[in-house]
Amino acid sequence: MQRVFEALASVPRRKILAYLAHAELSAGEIAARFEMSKPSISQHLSILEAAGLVTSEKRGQFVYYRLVPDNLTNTLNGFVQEVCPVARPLKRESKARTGNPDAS
Amino acid sequence: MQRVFEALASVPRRKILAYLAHAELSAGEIAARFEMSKPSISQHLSILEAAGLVTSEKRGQFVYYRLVPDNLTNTLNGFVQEVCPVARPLKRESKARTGNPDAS
DNA sequence: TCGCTATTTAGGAATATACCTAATTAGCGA
DNA sequence: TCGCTAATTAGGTATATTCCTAAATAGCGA
Repeated sequence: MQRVFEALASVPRRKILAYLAHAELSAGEIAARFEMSKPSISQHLSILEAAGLVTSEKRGQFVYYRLVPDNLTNTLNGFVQEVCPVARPLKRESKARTGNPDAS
Repeated sequence: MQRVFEALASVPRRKILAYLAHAELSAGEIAARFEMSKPSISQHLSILEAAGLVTSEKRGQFVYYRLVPDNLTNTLNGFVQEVCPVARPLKRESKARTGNPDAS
């Protein structure tokens, strides 16, 4: 959990996650989207991987990275549940008389 | 958004948010729950406040802090929607796998 | 007013983070 | 094998973060 929040506390790392949300990409393809050296991107990728937010797979000369969405959503959801339990918003919600069933 | 994620990337600050989830507390009451100097807690509180995650109100000698749950949930939700759009988790809904645990 | 409590501000030291360049490792294909 | 590309590791520097103690600010009540 600590690793996840530390990983997210960086603009380039969140940007990498956003790129990987749309497609699997090689380290080089990721680096090409930033004005930053490849070693720096490699370091960011290793931080994201240590946090369990992405996984990598080597195929030939290339290392492909992709998202692990479960860890991200589970971690953030677990945290939000602790700090802003569902019970509270739900109570407020019942004030509105529109019977809207889907509030997630 | 950057400030929110930076604020969350700290164990003591997340702990403060968890305390404030249950009750409004004065700066001193918060500090009493940590083995850390009051100035350090004060600094953490100012970081949380700058991120819009808590607000403070001075009443007499005391400064009371409370949560601003909307900013927290809106920021995290906005981020999760960008990286893990709802459409994707719903598709693999039947999988139901467990993520890895980590200390907070 | 004075003394006391609550809190923040100021200043400083230790540690961590984020970059960079240079060097290394690994795979591909002639 | 050699030469080339992809990626990471190693080493170093600048900056940011996190903690501390000491000092300042502000309110309360005698």
